Amino acid sequence: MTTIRDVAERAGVSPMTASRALSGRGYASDGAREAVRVAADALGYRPNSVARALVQGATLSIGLVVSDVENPFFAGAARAIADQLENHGYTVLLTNSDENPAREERLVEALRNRQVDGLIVAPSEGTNRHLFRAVADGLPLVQIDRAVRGLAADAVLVDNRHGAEVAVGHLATLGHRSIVCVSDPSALGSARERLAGYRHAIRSRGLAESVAEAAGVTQGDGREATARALDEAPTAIFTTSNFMTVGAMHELAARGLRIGSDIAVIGFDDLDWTTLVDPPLTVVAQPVAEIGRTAATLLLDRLGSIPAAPRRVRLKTSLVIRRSCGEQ
Amino acid sequence: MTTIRDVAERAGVSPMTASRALSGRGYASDGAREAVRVAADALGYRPNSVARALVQGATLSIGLVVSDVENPFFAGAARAIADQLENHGYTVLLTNSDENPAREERLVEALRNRQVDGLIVAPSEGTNRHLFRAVADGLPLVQIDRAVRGLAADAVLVDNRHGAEVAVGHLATLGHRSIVCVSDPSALGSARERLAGYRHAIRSRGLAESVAEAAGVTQGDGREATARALDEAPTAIFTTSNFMTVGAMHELAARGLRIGSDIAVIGFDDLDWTTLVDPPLTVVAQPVAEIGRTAATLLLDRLGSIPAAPRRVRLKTSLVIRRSCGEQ
DNA sequence: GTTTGATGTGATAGCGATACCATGTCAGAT
DNA sequence: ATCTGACATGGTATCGCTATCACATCAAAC
Repeated sequence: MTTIRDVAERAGVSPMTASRALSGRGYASDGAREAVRVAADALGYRPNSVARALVQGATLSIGLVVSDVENPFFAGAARAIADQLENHGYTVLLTNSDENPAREERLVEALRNRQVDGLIVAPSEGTNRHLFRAVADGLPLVQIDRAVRGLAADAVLVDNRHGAEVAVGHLATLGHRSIVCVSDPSALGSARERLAGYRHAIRSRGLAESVAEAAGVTQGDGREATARALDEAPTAIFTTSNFMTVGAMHELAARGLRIGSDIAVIGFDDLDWTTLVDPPLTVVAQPVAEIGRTAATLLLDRLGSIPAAPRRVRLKTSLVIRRSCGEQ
Repeated sequence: MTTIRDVAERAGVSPMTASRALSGRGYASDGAREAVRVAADALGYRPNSVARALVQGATLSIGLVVSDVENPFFAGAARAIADQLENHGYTVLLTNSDENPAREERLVEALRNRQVDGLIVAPSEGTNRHLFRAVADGLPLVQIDRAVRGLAADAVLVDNRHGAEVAVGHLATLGHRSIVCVSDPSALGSARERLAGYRHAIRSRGLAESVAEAAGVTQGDGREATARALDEAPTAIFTTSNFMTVGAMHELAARGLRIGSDIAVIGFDDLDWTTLVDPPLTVVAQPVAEIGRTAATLLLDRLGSIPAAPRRVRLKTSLVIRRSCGEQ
């Protein structure tokens, strides 16, 4: 490996001068600058960030842990985060916890051992010891999508509860009285909030609540839960995530139920395909890119200045009305 | 920060003994092991991988650069790669080049500076100097989805050409004579191959070829290309990627053309929603997880042993026949 | 009783980069 | 002629860890 010593030697200067010439910090004559540049080019010099990190105590890397890269919601947020942080000179290292607390802990520890300057995490359910430790150690940390109870760290969330209420309200306004909720496992914070929104909306209208909670977060689980939900012979279904929505639609199709006429459907998350199905789906859309940008901004604030009180940002969802609830 | 010195001091041993006790390599008495463990626990010791990497010259990290995390194809492959490599003790650092050669170069350089032990890259179009450099420097490198011409590195590809041929063949068998191809920009290797497959299939049957090449890789670009393609009043459309498919379907819907009856559609990539639309889409499916697993395996081979000749693995696509081409 | 080899421990020397300080030159100010 | 401060350079120490070697100890083998 070519080191800065090799470059310095070739350029006829000391390693220190080479270091200054390359980094542009501190004094270096034009001649030295040029000689070092030429030598570095000739040798194909590549600065060893590991050595630099060791002496400077900073890596210019940010660790990002999402709970499912295959979920378009997280993929979109991750992308927005990376875009913004890269503009500020950071490299974002994305990892996937797969909704597995043990794996999340391993990843957080691995990233911390690698001395990332900050962390953005979509926490999965569990004890989250590692997150409390990180905060206690003063590592800048931003949570997205879900916030761990009692953790003094920034968080970017969406108004899940309100989003669900609006969705159910929409259904009620259209005259639906028997509205079931196909929910992700309520262990998940976001699902819990959406469920709470559903419950509140149902009760405040004096309707009967009916919840089918899925065993897991996959579309298979969603389909199975939908099958149970249909026992109630509801006129409308509200699903708490895109995977639940896909599962529900599969089950409805299998039973020959026509969306929009036989049964109304309203789902959480707006994706490419929601306008491709017939009828196009009415959904609660999350501001995916904005979540990412906000998380990045909060982290940059924390990286750049003295610690402040944890901030919690709650972004608005929006009801996108299409035609899956019999709307005209 | 707690260092191994602190741990050693507290345990009443030398740093070397602490290092051996913690790593389990070399001799250490049971007593020393226990004392060090207790001290490390008490202090919340976290080994500094940066320092370790500096002295050992290895980081147990693998850099992964995909061209679009928001594309389910890459998200799926990334997930499979991470799953497999983590089983072997590596941490996978995923980054997103966003189909931008300059950004890809930045990311590869950043990962190399961070001393990753290996690299898996979905190369975007460009000169790819950085990849040639990496290979020249002996860094284990595996390409996925696309292979850079002349680059002596492993690659995991799919039989794009054959997949396209089979798709067009299917359409021809169903009696279609006017089959247009809505293609991603042909600068992309995979799109080029799929296009070649389309052309070959069309010509070998004596049909007229008609290609609408999109200006970019988004669904908006796909829709615009589809609009042009429809000028030919074709009876069938073949699209070269999932985004093109989404774009095409939007345009068809806007024009009130009914898939399966008015016009046949066959797309590349099989996703969740392809069975949700009406009629369900006939598609060329790629073995996403297998691509990831294979790439990981190739990389592990290279990490574990002496350099061998570059290997190129081409995996089979499969035609999933549903009902978007008027099939029964 | 010496040899041998397994076991256990610590001192020292780096890994590659930069922080810090010391030194030196030289133009302009006094 | 001396002083000042900007500019320029290099020596040394150090970041946290582990490779390497030197040195013990002790049981079994001869």
